[in-house]
This record gives sequence, C-alpha cells and structure tokens, in this order.
Amino acid sequence: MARRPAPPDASRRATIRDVASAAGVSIATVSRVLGGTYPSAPVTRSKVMRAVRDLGYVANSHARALAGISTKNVAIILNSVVSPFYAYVAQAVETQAAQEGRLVLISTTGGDLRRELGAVKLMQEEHADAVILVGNVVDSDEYRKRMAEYAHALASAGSQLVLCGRPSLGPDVPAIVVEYDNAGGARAATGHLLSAGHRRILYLGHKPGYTTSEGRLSGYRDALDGYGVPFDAGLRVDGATLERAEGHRLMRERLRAGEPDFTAVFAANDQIAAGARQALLERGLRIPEDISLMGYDDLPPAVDIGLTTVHLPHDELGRTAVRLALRRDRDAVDDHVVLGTHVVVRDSVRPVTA
Amino acid sequence: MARRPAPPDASRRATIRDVASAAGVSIATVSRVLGGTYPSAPVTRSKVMRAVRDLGYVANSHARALAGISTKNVAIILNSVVSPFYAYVAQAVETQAAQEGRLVLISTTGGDLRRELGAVKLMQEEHADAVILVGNVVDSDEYRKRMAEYAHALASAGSQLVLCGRPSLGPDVPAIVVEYDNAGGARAATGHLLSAGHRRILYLGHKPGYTTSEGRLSGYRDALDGYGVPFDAGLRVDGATLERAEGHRLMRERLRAGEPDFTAVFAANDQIAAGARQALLERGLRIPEDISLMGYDDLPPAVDIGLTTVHLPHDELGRTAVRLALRRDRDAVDDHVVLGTHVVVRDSVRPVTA
DNA sequence: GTGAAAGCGCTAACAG
DNA sequence: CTGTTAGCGCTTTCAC
Repeated sequence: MARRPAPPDASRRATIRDVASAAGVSIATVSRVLGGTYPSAPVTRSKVMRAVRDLGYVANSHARALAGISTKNVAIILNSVVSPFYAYVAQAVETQAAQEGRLVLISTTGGDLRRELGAVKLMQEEHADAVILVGNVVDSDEYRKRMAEYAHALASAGSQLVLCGRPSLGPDVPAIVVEYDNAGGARAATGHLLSAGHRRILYLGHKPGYTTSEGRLSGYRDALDGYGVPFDAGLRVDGATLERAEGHRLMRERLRAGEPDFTAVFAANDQIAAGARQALLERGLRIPEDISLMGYDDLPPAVDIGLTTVHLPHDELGRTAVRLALRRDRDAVDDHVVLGTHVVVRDSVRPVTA
Repeated sequence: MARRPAPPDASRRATIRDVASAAGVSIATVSRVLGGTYPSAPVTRSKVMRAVRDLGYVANSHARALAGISTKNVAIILNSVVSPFYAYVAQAVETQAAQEGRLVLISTTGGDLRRELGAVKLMQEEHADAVILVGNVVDSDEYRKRMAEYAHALASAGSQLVLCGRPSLGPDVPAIVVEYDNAGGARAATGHLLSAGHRRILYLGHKPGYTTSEGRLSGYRDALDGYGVPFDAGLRVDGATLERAEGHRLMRERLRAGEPDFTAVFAANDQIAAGARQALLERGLRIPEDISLMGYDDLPPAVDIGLTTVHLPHDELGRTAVRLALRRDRDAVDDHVVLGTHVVVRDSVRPVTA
C-alpha cells in the first residue's frame, strides 16, 4: 500500500492529522477540542476550529467507533416501509433515536424470515446499539432458535435486541419486548359488535401462523365465548397478505357465493377493511346500514372511510422500544411491557335491526 | 489502556484474531478465506470456517470500512416516514439498495433546513456511499449555498449527493438529480378539468416557497393560460402543511364564507384532497356531482376515495436515485433525469352541467 | 498458499 | 493544558 506523504491532497477527506498540522498542534489536542472531552486553551481551541473550517474536516465515525466509542446508531428491521403500521412505528423510532443522538439503520424483509435473520446479522456487523425488530412473524421453531442465538450474541457485544409488537422468546433470552394487547383489542372490538346485536361476524383476512393475526383471532373467539356464541369456522376467512387488495379479493369472492351470511365483518386490519368495504360497496351493500365493518390498527385509511376500529399505540411502541434499549441500567426489571389498545368509534358499525 | 491478553473472554465479540488462533492460522489467512479475495487450501478453508462458526464470529464493519473497503450503505434524508410519498420513495430506495448489497441509513427532518443540513453532515461522517435527499425544500439562498458545499465535500470523499424530487443546484455542483415533472403533471391535471368545462378551479393547499408546490402551481397557471382563462388570485388558497387535516381546515374555512364560488378543486396533493373531500361532504356537497376534485401524487388515500389524480413515479424515483448514485462510471452524462407523470382517471371529476 | 507487518483515522492513557 | 504513543479490527502489500 503506497503510503501517501504529507501533501493534503485536495480530493481526499481531511483527517484529524491534517487539522492538527494546519493548526500547529497535536492530533490529541484536536481530538480533545472537538470532543470537548477535556479543557483546552481558548487560543488553541480557536486555532483548531479555524483549521477545521478551512479544511472542511468531518470526523470519520468508523474510526471513532473502532477506537472504542460506542456507535451512534440503532437499527430497525421491518416488513415494509409503505405499510402504514410499520411506517408509523418507524417514524416513532426515528424520532426518539434522533432525540437520543442516534441515527437509524433500516432494513426491510418483506416478511421473510431468512431475510430477517440476514438483516440482524448485518446490523450486528454494524455494531448498532440496539436492534429493533418490528411486528408480525411466523412463530416457528427455527425463528425462536435463531433469534435467541442472535439475542445472546448481541447482548454479549453490548447491544440489545428489542422485539416490538411481537411476543417474547422466553425468560432466558436477553431481549426487551414491547408489545401491545392484540387479543385484548380484538376482544373489545368483537364485544362492540356483539353488544350491537351482531351474531354472525365474519372474521376476514386471518393470516395463519403469524403472531399478530393469531392474537387477534383468539381475542375474537374469546369474545364470542363470553357471549355464548359458538364459533363458526365458516365465518373465518384466511388471507395471504394483509393488504388492501387482499381484503377486496377476499370479500368479493365471499360475496360471489350469494347473499351475505353475516351482518358484520371484523377485518384483520384497516387495510383489509378498506378493501372489503370497496367490495361490499361494489356489490351494492351499504355500510353500516346493511353490513357493519370493524377494522384494526387505526391507521390512515380508517379516518378517510369513517371506520370504527381498534387503536394501536404506534408511537408509544416505537418510542418505548428505543428508550428501553438505550437506557443505561440494563438490569431494570421492565424488559417486557405491554401497551394498551382501545376501540375508536366512527361510523361503520350499527346495531342489527332484525 | 490495559491490553487484555489471550483468553477469548466469552462476553466479548470474537475478533479475526480469535478466529485465527482457534483455526491455527494467521489473521491474514482468515481475512482471505472470508473475503474470498484469494485462493486458499481447502483444509485451511474448512478449519477457518469451523472456527468462525464455533466462535460466532461476525466481522466488524467499522474496522473494515477503516481499512479501506468502501462502506456498504447509502443514506436517505426525508421529511417524514409516515407521509405516503416519502414512504414510497423510501421503500424503493431500500429495495434497490438491498439489491445492490447496501444498507440504508435514514434520517428525517420534519422539513427543517437546519436539521437537513445536520443530517447530511452526519451521513458524511458515516461515509455513506451516497446521500439521497428527497423532496420538498424551500429554495433559499442559504440552502443552495450550503448544499453546494456539501455536494463538493461528498464528491471529494468519493460519495455522491442525489437530489430526488427536487430541482438542480446548478451545473457546477456535483450532484445527481432525479426529479419528476411537477409542472407538467399539474398542467395535465388542470387541462383535464378545463376540458371538462370547469373554469372556476380552486387551487387548494399551496405551500409558498416550496419547490414542488411552486412547480405545481405554475403548471396550473400554464394550463389556465393555454385555455385563455385568466388566473384569479382569489382561487388560490395557501396552506401551512400538506396534510389531510390542513386540507380539511382550509376547505371548511372556504366554505364558511358562503356558497362555493368554484366548480372544481385541484388539491396540492392527495392528502389535501382527502381532507377537502371530507369538508365538502360534511357541507352536503357531493363529489363529483356538485364539485369535481383532482388530487396529486396517486398515493393510498386516492384509491380509497376514488380520486382522479396525477400519478407520480415513486418507485422509479427511488430506484433510479440509488442506481445512478452507485453506478461505477460517474462520468456518464445522465446525471439529471426527469421522470414523467400522468393523470389517473377515477371518479371525482365530472363535466360541468351548467 | 500462507505469514508478518504496516497502516486506515481516531481515542485515551501516560507523561510531561 | 498539551504531546506521545499504543492500540481498536481489519485489509493488503511484501516476502517466504
């Protein structure tokens, strides 16, 4: 490697050494002035600052990280950025991270476990202070095993795994969990429908195996039980994705069979609800006059279509995740928090007028 | 600094040195095996791999970056992640970056210039291969000056500034520009309204000084000119944000004055349109029977509310930005591309039935 | 094919 | 208060 000599070549990043020689001091002094780590003479200080400005010096964060300072960034790994739920959590994470002087590294997985594992490893290479995993996984054995390994690896590297909106991996895995009450929200939502007299409630868009979906479904069943209404497997419609288009497809298909055999639909999330709504409308069915509609998430589409839905604490989810991950006293007990959810009433549900 | 001796302490990241000694080879060999930089004996190779697995070794990307390898990440700086336009572009950037083996560093600014400049500097410290700035700035002198400086600094550090959805800084500034035809889209949209017979078209939600807003407004005026319709300043309504709530507020206020003095509204974007729509509906006005409504962006709310709008090439915007930034031959000429836009017809516009 | 050694740019003892 | 120096973990000549 041809060591280049002194001349501070214009087309090269200025280094601390360049600054030092321009200011006529040692690199240590420059480091101290810049870091504010230590008192320094005003004269020295201003000489250094001038050199910094003249040279357009910008510190090299890699060198800094290597020299022992912890990294300045947290990582977030999620399915997709355009999906409103993830977008809101991501925004909250970014905001909180910025407030704590951190940058965020982001990676999306499209819901694929292998990509998720790959992303965690990448983030580990980057020495992120915290790695935040958001939402919705299939709860497989491989997932649990591999993730537990990563949690340990991260922990012993001084980093911290955070599971956000997904269940714990067990008590012996060093991961912080920040989730929300999926089942509770679904129970409340279903209860809302039931108390309005609905008995035939279509559960639309269940995604089997996925943690959030399973939680919601079980809340739905709980509520049914509570009202002594038997669960009818024919009223559960599974879907492949949780997107708007899928809700539309699913409902259209269901409607093709003939007159609706339900008076209300509880959608797996707001997007599914929006799609279902469109299919219902296209079929000439009115909401809520003919069919009541309940969503889950309380995200943008909900307001536009006046959807009664379950509110999720997106913001708190994201903020809490980074706050807990970055707090100094790791031994604190609250490494598992469950945030509440509640029904937001708009105009898509009406009592049955049988 | 107390140099720790040999014992590969369990609670410490394994380093290349640990791997080397575990495998009984030199660190150079490990580096070569892992990097695939150089041929190596199969035996050595497998010994190394075993050690890597046993120790759970994960390379340190900072050390790697420091040792000369270029970073593996690109930076994106935007107003907000929840705003659909940004979310879609961000998603495209992430996807393309991942395809090119890069991670993305993200930072949001809330539309504040100082925060934006700060973010660029941070990204520069991180040695991002490319720094992508997305959308919507106030085009001030300070902005141009500072950004031009950064562009030069980044360029000389082997990085690349990309302006995505915002205008060029001038020919002598080393930045790639990937924009879309704001004015053209507005011209087409307004033309669509005009050819349906509308003459009193309310332009709602203009954000003075902001580049995209100005572009759209000028397209609106161009179209008016083309039809020989004089521009009526009373039909231009300025807003403070580009959000749904603002559209709602603005329209409600406008309507408070009395009967609408317009037959169509052209909203600065889909969110404003969604808010305006709600206000119109609340007032008992039907869309499109009473009032025609045109949006801009073609993002999620648009489909839900059947909005006729201008489609933006979000995906191409993001992908092109990283592709151009990362391509090898920097000397190629196409460092300024303008992507097309077009009107998407749904159900919110109808001919005037005077 | 493999090892030794010289840095990449920076921080933090350790001595003045 | 400031300079000297020893690394952080890795890649890459240069020899063997």
